[in-house]
Amino acid sequence: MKPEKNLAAAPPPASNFVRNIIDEDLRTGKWDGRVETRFPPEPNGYLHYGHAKSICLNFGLAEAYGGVCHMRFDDTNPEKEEQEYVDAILEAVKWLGFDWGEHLYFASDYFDTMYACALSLISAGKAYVDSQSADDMRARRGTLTEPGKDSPYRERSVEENLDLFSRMRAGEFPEGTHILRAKIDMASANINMRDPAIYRIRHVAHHRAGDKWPIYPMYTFAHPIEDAIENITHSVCTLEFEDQRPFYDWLLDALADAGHFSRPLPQQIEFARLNLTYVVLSKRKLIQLVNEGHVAGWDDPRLPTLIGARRRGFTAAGFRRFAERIGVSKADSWIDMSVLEECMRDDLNEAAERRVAVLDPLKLIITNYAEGESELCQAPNHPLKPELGKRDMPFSRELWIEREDFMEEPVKGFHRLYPGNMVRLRYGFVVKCTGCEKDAAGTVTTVFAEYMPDSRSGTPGADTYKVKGNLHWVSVAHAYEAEVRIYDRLFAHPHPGQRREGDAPELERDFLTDINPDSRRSLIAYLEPILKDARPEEHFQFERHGYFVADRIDSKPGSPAFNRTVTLKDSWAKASK
RNA sequence: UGGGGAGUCGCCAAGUCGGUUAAGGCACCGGAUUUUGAUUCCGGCAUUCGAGGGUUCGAAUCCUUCCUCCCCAGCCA
Repeated sequence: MKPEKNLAAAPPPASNFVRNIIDEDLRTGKWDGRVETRFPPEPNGYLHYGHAKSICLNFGLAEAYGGVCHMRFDDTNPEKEEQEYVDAILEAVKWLGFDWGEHLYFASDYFDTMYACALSLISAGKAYVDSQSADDMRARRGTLTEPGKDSPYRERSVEENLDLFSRMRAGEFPEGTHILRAKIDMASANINMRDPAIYRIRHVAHHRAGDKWPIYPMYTFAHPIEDAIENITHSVCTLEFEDQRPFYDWLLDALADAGHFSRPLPQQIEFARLNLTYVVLSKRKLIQLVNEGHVAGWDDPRLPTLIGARRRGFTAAGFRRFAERIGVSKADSWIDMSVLEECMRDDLNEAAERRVAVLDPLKLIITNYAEGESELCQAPNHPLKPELGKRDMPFSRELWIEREDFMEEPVKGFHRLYPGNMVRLRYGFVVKCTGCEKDAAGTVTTVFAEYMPDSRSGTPGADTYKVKGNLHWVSVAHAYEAEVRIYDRLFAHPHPGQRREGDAPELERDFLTDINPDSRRSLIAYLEPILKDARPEEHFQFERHGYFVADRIDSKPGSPAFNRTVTLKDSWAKASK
């Protein structure tokens, strides 16, 4: 076994506090060995990198413990939700490689049960109909440091509450006139326990339930019930819901007392959401980027949406690797974008076949090679996987090479092409540079070289020439000319919009001012002929450049366009800076 | 200033019912291999766990005081 054939092995799953909780539950037999999680997005937008972390966590946990993960839409707010998003979300989760099997659920399918739960809460004296205005409610809620005051409607009788609530349900009241509230403690130090609203009047049709309901449950009320209905064992959510947990437990406890659910009850566990440098993940900002045209749409390869990532050429395996690499904890942390990029390289290094592309062309003429002649050179499709075979690349007198691979006056350490130097044209011949030609402005227009006919790659004695430089090339006469989009980070600053040291006190930075003006470049490049046959979404490594993908939207049969997913690491660029 | 969380190497993150040298990954720095200045391989990389006190034979782990950061006052989720 040759060491250079080693492929990067996926590390074993890291220990984390959620797994510890599950392990403990398994040990005590709390759930009889059952592990059931769920991924519960609201269908009101596109999934982004942050969701990928949550998806990998929830589905990954189920996978690891032989359990199941439910795909559930938290569609309790009819004003913001649409079928279009449901479809896009399902597609994205599937793309990430997860399977919910039969377990596709919608909170809206539980509206009847939720209504029944509300009724029994009222009957138990644990909920009441409040008829204050929203403003009055707010005024009586108190503040972070002062307790709230009871609503004047708080002591309504069970009968009156039942009557009012059923009339709310019947659609008798306009929006905002009444609301159902849990009856807990207006003086609680936890504001979420100050009689939270649980059902509001909304005369709006629901994307799935139609106009069946004039009242809709609040997330706070609905979510624990959804978990209980589905027998979720571990309800994993983000940190901002931590203060909500006492209510989660209060509600389910009350409902278990009323006979709706049996114990043990689902447990809410909170983890820190993903923060990534050089992007924004807030829904509001993403919408702004799309609506104001700073990007081309929700699937713009620069946007941190999953649909954008896919178009960029990021892979599902890369995201899963990323989720594993960053771990799970309760500490707010910032992951550097380079970690995600590195995960994509790790995956693509193994997954992508190699091809050759000249992105910034400079003509190289092999002066001792016959005009009009050409021959085929063989290049391996994957250095780590010889079983993937080789392909032919035509070699001829006139070639395109990369402009940065030639220097008339080389800097120290440069071992590419310069007058007098010998390099190998990868998979082809060794050539010796004999000079160059420049235009009036002093720009190099053509480089000249002589080739060593006995140095052809793969032939006996070819490696008697010892060279340090190894350049890629494409035959001018045979090149496939295509559009290649060079994508870079959307923002030029690790924390878009964040104040920097030295900022004037009154300065407020707009995250848009940190947009990288050079995040997208489109060029016409010279690619090796076989690239003409690339299928949409096929990934390649363009040798010495990086990973690229045939665009899934703009590629036409026989004329694919390519997107740069991520560059290769380049220690020369780093050293020569 | 109320409540809820969090602070372990440049970035993540194990470890937290006290017990020899504080996991691992990424980054970084060396060196080897290499027809990608890529990959791969080998080696290095926290006397120290936000700070100060204390308990103890022994503390990142217990007690205590303090500091910093995040979240909460939607009829959003």
